[in-house]
Amino acid sequence: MTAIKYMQIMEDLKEQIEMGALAPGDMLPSENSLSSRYGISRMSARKGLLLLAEKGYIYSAPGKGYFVSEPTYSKHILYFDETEFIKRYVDEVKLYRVDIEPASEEVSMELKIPINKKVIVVKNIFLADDIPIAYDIKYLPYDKGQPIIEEEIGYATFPEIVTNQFSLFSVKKELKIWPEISNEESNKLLRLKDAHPLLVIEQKCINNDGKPIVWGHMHIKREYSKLYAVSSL
Amino acid sequence: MTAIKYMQIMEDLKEQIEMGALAPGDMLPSENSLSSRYGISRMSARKGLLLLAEKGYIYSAPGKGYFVSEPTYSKHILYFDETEFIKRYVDEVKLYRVDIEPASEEVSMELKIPINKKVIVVKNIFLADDIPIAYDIKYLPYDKGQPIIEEEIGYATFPEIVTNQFSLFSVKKELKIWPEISNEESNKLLRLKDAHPLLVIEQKCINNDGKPIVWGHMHIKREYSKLYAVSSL
DNA sequence: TGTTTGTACTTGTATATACAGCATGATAAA
DNA sequence: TTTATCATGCTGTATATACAAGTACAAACA
Repeated sequence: MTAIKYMQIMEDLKEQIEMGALAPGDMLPSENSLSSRYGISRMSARKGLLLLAEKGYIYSAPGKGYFVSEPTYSKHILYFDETEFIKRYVDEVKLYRVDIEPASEEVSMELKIPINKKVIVVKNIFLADDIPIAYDIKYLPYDKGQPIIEEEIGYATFPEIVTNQFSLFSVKKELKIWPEISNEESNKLLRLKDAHPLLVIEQKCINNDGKPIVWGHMHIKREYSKLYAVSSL
Repeated sequence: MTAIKYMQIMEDLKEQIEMGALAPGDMLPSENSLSSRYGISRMSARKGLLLLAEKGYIYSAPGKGYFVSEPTYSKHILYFDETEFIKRYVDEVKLYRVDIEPASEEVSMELKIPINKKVIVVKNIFLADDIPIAYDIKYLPYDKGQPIIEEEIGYATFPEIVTNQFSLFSVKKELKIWPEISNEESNKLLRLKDAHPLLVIEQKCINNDGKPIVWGHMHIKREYSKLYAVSSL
């Protein structure tokens, strides 16, 4: 019942696709045919089709027409952000250690810097009601750019670290996620006695030119580590 | 160096945003001003702006103008799909059990059906080199629609189950993810002796009208459960 | 037979115009 | 002073037109 004409086109076609009247691979009516059928201009019909294409329902092939997409089902939108995590659960972020160390093989690979090159290592512990619920370790290259004050780094989240030097718009972030059982180190940092399930979230921020800016991983107690994601087509 | 004019607009503005010349909250030049400055029509300038808005860099406020977005940093695209998981690791999917049971409190809540109403319970074990690497449990309401043959259900992934009754386009999927330590049941199903880290991925498929179609969870051994996600702005 | 050409259809780009609707600040009226 | 009105600039929608470029197929040619 939308008064807006291209929305009408969009919804009509979407309904046909959802109902199965138009199956994946099927060709849709052309812009011109929709235009004359609905008594609207070609551009309005086109906009309706383009909207549907944006949403992933259909795709266009120049010179051929519009076709119903093959639905994927594998793409989801995952919401995870240190800032959000902190706002939700954490009362206090405690700076545990700041060190300058030579890069290990793993760190040098992740940050794409020579082995043994100096890196800043920051360890934070996240507390809720004075009880540790997570900790994280961040590695930053220590050479380029301005010298960094320890205190600033200590409490900084990934976005904050990055915005010191770059525009957030030019930065990508990659996540890796896996389960783990607490080991000696994590038992100590999280004040655990027995084996406890942890979720590890590895984060890497990469600049426009492909250079890693920060790399690190966060170890979160099971009770605070449920992630949510929804399909995005 | 694009010959296409609205692409030129888009890239020029995008560069200014990435460089920081235009900061979050700043107003962009209006459609008309871009139009006259570049010597192009308003519609072409507009299309450049709309492209940038689609990507999330800017947003428009009717009657006011276009503004640079506040970069979130919390949205990521996560790729997970049973089908992909199976193709990657699994040699054989073994149907472990199919039962018809009254819905427990949890199941009735998740599937939004009355408690004790009959549900189909399907348990599968995923094998690689004859070694179990994961198992999953699926719950389906048992009343509506056509009767389902056990063998079909047994090997069906979530998308397959859903497409039997619905169009994939009309279905949403929600994921929840958390770590766990193997318990008695999982030790038995996965042939483990000691405590082992598992990743649990809960999946729920929901129809257009909000009715859950399938609900279940997959328990994956640590070695096969690394998830990847990338920021999507 | 095999190749080329032409034609008709498709989407993609670009422009010009018009009006509706929102936001804001200046102006006029109460 | 306070309130109402208006003008202006903004985005949103809709239309008409034009040409470029890709695709498919039939007709004409060698």
